[in-house]
Amino acid sequence: MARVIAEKDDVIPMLAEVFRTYGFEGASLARISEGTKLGKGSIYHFFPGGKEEMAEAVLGHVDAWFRRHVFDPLNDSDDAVAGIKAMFADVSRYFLSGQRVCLVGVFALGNERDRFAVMVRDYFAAWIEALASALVRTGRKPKEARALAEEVVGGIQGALVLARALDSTEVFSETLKRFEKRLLS
Amino acid sequence: MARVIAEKDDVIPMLAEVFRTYGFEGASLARISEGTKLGKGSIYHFFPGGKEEMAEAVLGHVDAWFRRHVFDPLNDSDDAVAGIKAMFADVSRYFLSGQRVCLVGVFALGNERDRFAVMVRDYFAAWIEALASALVRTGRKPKEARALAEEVVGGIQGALVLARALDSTEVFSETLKRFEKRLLS
DNA sequence: TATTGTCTGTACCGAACAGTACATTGTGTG
DNA sequence: CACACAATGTACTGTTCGGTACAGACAATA
Repeated sequence: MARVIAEKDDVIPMLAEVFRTYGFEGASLARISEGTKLGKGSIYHFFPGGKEEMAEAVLGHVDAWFRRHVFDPLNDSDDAVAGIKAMFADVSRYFLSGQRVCLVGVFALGNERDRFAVMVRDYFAAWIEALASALVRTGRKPKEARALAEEVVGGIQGALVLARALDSTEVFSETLKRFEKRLLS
Repeated sequence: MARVIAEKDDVIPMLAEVFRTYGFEGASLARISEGTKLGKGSIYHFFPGGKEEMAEAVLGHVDAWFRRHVFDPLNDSDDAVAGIKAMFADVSRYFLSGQRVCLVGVFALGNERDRFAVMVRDYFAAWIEALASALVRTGRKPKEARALAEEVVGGIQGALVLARALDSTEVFSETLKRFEKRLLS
């Protein structure tokens, strides 16, 4: 039977979409199977630990993406302003202008938070620290930078909630625009 | 058997806590039964429509609370500044300084959004409009007031996400304080 | 005290749930 | 070409799911 087409790395993004859409509790194996086009056999072959392992893999994947595309440029870029601009552009793309939800945010609000507490906390902590460090390099004082970073990272999460609730990508895009202006002036 | 202690109105807040904790999908009848101290018989006596009706009742209850304690004072109060101050105080109390999650926000992020789209949208729309109207009465221009209101309502939702993720009530309280200062100066 | 109607526990239903077992198949390596 | 093993579909497990049916129990009325 085996067709050996699927690689684990190809499966994870599809898996992520299922968890994003239905949450951890709502991500049944039927939905996962449908969303990944994989049978139960294959799913448990890749993730013997079941849903728990799948969720961990997905969280790790999201974390890695943000680390690579957002956090590292914020931390390391010589041009802090460019790093911040890139953050807003990547965030807008990643969340499809507010149509796509933040998986880590969903996990943070649900009761699955406790199960994945470390990964959830680290994701947001890393984001805030990275942004704060970039803001310091634009000339802000550490304390002010930290507060601003918290405000922006939280504001992005809130904008996702609002965009979904009001069914309006505009709310999300406007929020990003407003934050970018505030940080870079 | 019947003990006739439970009134429907007494059940709804407990029900709300279950939905808040586990989300719509995660709120199984077993958890609902445990959280309300009611057997299946009683639950379906009060809510013949099942989980759907329960969720609607809970959303209605939340909406009524905010309307009464937050939206109406914002809209009607002679003293707009006092209304805004009261909003922050009530929000802080209601969400237990960030330890308690916003049920409507959780629904907005989940796939249950579509099922309760109208109630979810109306809740946030009413909040934003009420806050904007109060801001106009403090002397802001309508467009500026509207943008500020969106920023604050979204920011509060984001602060709830962040507070849960970082396990820090401080993040939430600081956010409220910051917003209050910004609106009233 | 008899009656009425609201409330409640229990037993039950079929469907869906997460997870297991395993025989079968395809593919890369020798 | 043959071997080994990764990949897969299917059938199955026991459990939990949302929901129904209903008889019994209570409080209020008369």
